[in-house]
Amino acid sequence: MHGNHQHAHCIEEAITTANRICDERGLRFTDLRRRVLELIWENHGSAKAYDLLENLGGDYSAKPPTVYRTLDFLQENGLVHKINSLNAYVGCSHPLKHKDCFFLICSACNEVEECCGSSVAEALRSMASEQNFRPDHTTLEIEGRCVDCLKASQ
Amino acid sequence: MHGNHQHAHCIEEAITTANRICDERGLRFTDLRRRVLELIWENHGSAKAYDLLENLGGDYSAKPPTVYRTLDFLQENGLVHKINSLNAYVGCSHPLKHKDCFFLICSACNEVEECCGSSVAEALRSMASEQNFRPDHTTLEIEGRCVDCLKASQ
DNA sequence: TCTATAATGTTATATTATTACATAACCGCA
DNA sequence: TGCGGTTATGTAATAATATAACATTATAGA
Repeated sequence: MHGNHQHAHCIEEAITTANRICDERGLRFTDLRRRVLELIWENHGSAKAYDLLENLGGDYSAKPPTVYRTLDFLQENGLVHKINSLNAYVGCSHPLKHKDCFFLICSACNEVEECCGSSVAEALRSMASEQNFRPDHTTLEIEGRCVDCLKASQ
Repeated sequence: MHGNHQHAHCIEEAITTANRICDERGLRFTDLRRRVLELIWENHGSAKAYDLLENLGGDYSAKPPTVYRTLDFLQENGLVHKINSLNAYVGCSHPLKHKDCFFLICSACNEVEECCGSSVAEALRSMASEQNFRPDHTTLEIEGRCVDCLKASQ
């Protein structure tokens, strides 16, 4: 994720996908929602609610409920995730296909990578079933160093 | 965990263990620290910082820093864990042996069970190594229904 | 155009947590 | 025993995160 990539493309893709999903569901992808999603996607890190608030500026007389409602909408529709351990929000890198996802959070560059499926989900499922626990929602956030930052620090 | 168990024993054991750990480390298990740990262990749910604050009462003129500092101490020494998805704190059910633990949180009875080791930890390790990610700390919190609440709702 | 609904604005406040500095308790040692 | 450094706690102020309740505006469909 580090280094040069045409990040404008990431943003554009996220917006296009969001647009499509809202269309399919008969939901309105309003200016405000688009703007907040763009801000969240400004980089591959996580965004804090009050920073989004500040950066809305302009036409948007942004008060907290404005941004929290928008975040709720985006979360409900799988377009962003909340990172509980950071009280921050990241764009979902593959809406609609994000069951059992988890997050690798680099404490050096602050980038957050969303991961899905894999053997981790399977291990969680079988653990829960052994315990006779019926999971509704899983928070799995792993903080550490990403490969690029590990390389860079050598 | 539900139903009848001599919970006083849980509290007592937690306090005794904490005492021993502090002794071994040359740390002071002060009245305040003991009192906060007791309050956290008052049940098998999680405790909110400001509730602890209220319940300290008495001799302790409790202001927020008092309780947050105490929680920090208890966390640093593995005696309590923070549940990020709840902004709440639980007693550690096996201090010193709590690497790679995770939490099953019942949304019906609010009890939190701490689980350790197992294949989940292994799956996480191998996933991280595949991604060349070096984990420092993992937040794994699973919210759902525990076996007793599932039974009870049938 | 009218109307119902959804979205956003606005004010106030709740909840969670930290900073910074003052005081007190404790521990080792002269 | 008392001195002095360190650790722990007290206190005031405020920062950071989030929600409740109600007013207004925009939108889509009849």
